[in-house]
Amino acid sequence: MKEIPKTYKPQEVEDKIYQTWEKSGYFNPDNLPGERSEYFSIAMPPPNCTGTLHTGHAIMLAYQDLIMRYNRLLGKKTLWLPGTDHAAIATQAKVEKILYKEEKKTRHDLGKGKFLQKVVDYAEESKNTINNQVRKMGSSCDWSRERYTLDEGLSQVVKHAFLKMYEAGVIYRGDRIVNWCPHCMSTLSDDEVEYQAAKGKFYTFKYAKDFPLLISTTRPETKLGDTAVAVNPKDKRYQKYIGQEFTIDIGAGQQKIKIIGDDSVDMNLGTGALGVTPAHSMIDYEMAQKNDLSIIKVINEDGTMTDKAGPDYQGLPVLQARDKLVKWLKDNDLMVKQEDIEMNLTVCYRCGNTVEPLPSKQWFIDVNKKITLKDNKYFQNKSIKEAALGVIKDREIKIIPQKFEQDYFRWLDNLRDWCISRQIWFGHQIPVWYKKADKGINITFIRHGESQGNANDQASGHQGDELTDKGIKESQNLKSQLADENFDKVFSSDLSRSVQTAEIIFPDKEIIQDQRLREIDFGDLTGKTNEERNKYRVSGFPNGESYQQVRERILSFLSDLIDKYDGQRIALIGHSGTWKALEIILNNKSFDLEHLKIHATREPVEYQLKEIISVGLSDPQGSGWQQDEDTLDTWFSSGLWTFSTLMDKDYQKYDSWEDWVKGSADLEFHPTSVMETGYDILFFWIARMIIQTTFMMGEIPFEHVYLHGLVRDEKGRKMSKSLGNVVDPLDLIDKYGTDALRIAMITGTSAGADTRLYDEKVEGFRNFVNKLWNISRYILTSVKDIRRIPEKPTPQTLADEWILSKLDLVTEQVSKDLDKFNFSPASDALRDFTWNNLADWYIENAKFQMSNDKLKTSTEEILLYVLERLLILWHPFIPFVTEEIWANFKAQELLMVQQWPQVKYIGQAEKQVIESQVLYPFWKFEEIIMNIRNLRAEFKIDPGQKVDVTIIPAKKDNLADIRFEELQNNIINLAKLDHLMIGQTKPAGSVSHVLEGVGQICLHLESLLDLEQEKQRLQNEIESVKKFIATLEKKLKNNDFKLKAPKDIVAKEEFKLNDQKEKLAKLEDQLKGFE
RNA sequence: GGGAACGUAGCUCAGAGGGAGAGCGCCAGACUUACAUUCUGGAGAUCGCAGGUUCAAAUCCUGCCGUUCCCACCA
Repeated sequence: MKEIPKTYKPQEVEDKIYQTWEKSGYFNPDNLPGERSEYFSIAMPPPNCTGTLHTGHAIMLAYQDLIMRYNRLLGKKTLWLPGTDHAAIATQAKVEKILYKEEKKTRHDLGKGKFLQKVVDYAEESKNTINNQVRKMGSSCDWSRERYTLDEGLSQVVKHAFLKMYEAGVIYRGDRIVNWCPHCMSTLSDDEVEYQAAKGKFYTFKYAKDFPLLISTTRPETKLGDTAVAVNPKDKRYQKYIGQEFTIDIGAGQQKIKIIGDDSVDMNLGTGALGVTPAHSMIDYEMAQKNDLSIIKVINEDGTMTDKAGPDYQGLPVLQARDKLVKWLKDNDLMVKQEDIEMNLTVCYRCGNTVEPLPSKQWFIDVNKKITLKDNKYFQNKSIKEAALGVIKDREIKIIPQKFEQDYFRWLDNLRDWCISRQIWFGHQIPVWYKKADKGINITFIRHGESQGNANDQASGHQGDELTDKGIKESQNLKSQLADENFDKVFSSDLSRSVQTAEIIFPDKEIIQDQRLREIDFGDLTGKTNEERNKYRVSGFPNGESYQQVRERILSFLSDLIDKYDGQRIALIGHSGTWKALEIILNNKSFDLEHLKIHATREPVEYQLKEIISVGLSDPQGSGWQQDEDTLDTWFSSGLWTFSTLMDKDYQKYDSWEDWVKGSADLEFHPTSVMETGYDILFFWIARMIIQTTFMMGEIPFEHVYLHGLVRDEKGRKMSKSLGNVVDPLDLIDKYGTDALRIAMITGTSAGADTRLYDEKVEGFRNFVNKLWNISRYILTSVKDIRRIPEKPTPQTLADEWILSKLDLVTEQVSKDLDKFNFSPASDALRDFTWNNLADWYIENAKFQMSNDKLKTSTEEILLYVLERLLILWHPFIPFVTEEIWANFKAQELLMVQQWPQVKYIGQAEKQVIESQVLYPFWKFEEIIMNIRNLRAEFKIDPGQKVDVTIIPAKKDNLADIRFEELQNNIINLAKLDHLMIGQTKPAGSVSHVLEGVGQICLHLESLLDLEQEKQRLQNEIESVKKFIATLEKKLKNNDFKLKAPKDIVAKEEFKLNDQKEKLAKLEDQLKGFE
């Protein structure tokens, strides 16, 4: 027999067990044994590659591994896909910090190339550290599928996503007010801005002596960029000024201030007049849009004042500029008052520095534009907002706990266009290329005259198709219309109807034919009517072209134009398709059906070509292209995480996004089953995944979202370095073992509720783990043949039946709880069973049964059976210790791929039978023993001393169901008795307890030490019983109660009353005995 | 300013209409042959406060007090 140590030492076995698991290959769903038809998957929220594992990671890993292991045991094909996130800003900032600390250099000192290399090295190192720590937690994730947001395949998905959204017109480039962090030197999305309470000064002043209104501000320096004062149109004080314009000079030179009326102005706040600074406030910007105000940018990206702020201020940091202007206002008698106020500072969530709103040209995701996508049920004339709302409203995705749904809805309600470009170096470079025409090219596009095809509503595409008479006439008209225009060059599509038109309009010019200007190739739809073609317009024509392809060739054509004909005037004769592509390239139209189904007019259209933009998967053809320097918001790539990680790594094999999706076998695991993460990234991440996945895949990213709370310290505070209360999960693992840490984080908390973590809590669970270990130690060392595990054990005693019933019940409950994501109740129930039922009662009892030859074998079998099941039930919570015990038990197979016990369906009737024939009798048995122990303690009977006990049953045969013979023997063992007997009267010289529903337990005493104490106790008990009887009687005398309460409740109360009366009689008898 | 959650034993939390629960801590006792990371017994609660609904309220409703969180935002 194997030697099993007295104490479980997690430190000595955990790494070894993890290696065994990893080597087994079972983390990979493809290697799992047995038939597994049901898929189950979780995409692990990728930890940032910035350093090490913290408690936030530990808790998510604990939950997810629990969910994964449970579902694996249930026989599902389980994939848990691990990975890391490049965390653009966070990582870059960290490396910049290190760089400055170690070498006193900035990233600019190093240059982009060298700096990025450093970041990549750092990220690589962190990744390894993190991955090993993820292993430490026992995570059963499939390392063979590990991904990284910056790896090649994922970067390719990012490009596809950008392209697809761009083509749908969802991604656009715009000049707007953005949140700018002067420290990170980058834009931030609205969600990356935080508010911090701070003390500030509230200044009230006039722009000039003769200015009629007072205004107030906390940021005087921005007033250098004011272009208006807004008042509420209902405000009687100021109505008369609305529409007037003033010129002031507070240092920025001549500054025009218009008085405007706006309903959003609060009459009661400050002076009721608001200085409008369109360039440095989101709200003011919106006001400026409405009122057509000019926008003056007075603050620079580096946090200093611009030249527009005037020579006195240019170059000053904002705070200095503020002081200077305040002084100037005072000196000039314009300052009216200065108050101290509590205000909110807008700060960067990464670095904590003040965020400056300022105007900038950036890339945005339009959240309100209604779009239609092929094969996508979420986007049928729906905006991103609407689609993201729908999946939660329709409960297609269920958020647990549900209360977060309303947070989500509110977030969507307030959602503005999402700024996705970042001015940092580390990340996915925006897949956009620009090519500039220095002088600019003037292009006049002319659509060919009506052709036979046009006349018949038949698409000719690349086929020959002659002009009709009408078409010829149209062209002749154009000839005279354009007679005075001077074109340097004339280009035409090489298709006959276009060449024909060109030759009519420009008979004297050289017509340069270029097939890139052709109509779209309709492929199989050639010759079909417009109506038939329409449904293919967005997706592309079978065996023909898509508009994306047309755009590519036109773009290539335009690129050549820039190279060769910059500064010239060009006429361009082509087709409706040519025009559509030109509109897309030069007028920011998107590929939606609305645009694509419009035909070009036969009127000339003029374009100014200054810059062309190419959005795509790779560098565009031709020279002179420059890729956008900016990178994408890190959440843009993590929003793709659930499916980008499942895409076939060999992406070069596929020509299109659709093919790639079709060819990626692992997408069987998508939508993922559960997304488990902290509620703090509901908006950052969960919402983004929903947006991007519905858009790209036409699928939800996950079916359930389980949000756990944040880990806090024992006082409920957030962990932070400055407070010095950061708990390192790895320290706790070293001290108490991974299992103890895992269960400590899961037990005693519910979804969405914060968890407190501290040593004592983990220690308690370490003790429990050791308890389980010793339960197994006892069973495995005292059972003769541990291989003899019965399919179905045969109970011989009440205790046997009791423990098996309890096991069934706890199995049922744990399964139900886990199915409903109720983790804590599940572990509570299991712990209760393990310690309070199995260890404290059954095993103690089994020791006796084992010494009885008749019961030995069956008891052993039951012990083995219970242990086997118990290990499986516990495994998802505490995988290491259970696997280690399993190895002592059944060395040849791994616990992690066993089968979860079937829940034996117990019907209501059967449950009642078990309740009355097994659980209730055993409860009486427990009560008797506990009362004997209590009496012994009360009368200070030496633990070693044996005594006689007489039980007077409450009713005749009351002890029959607890099988008195068994009880008698067991009690001797459990309570140190000489003899247990049933009697009718209380023996002389005994003390007793009256147990409701059971009887009177009388302990024979040689001599009673403290008579007074016992009398007092009896009196107290009599008092409380009387009180209880009084309330019961009151209740039962109440007619309303008898009338309105359910019958079984009334019967129960009546039964209680009788019971209590009996008890009272016995207690009073007893008291008399003492007097 | 808007919204949400939570106030139950000294601490951390269960319970969600029918006689107040667990773990830790505390007190007393015990080396009992799986485990002192253990075992046995005990003390400890006006279920935040005030109303209401109900035969019956810790549990449902209203108000108040307190704590925490989220969102908007202060011109």
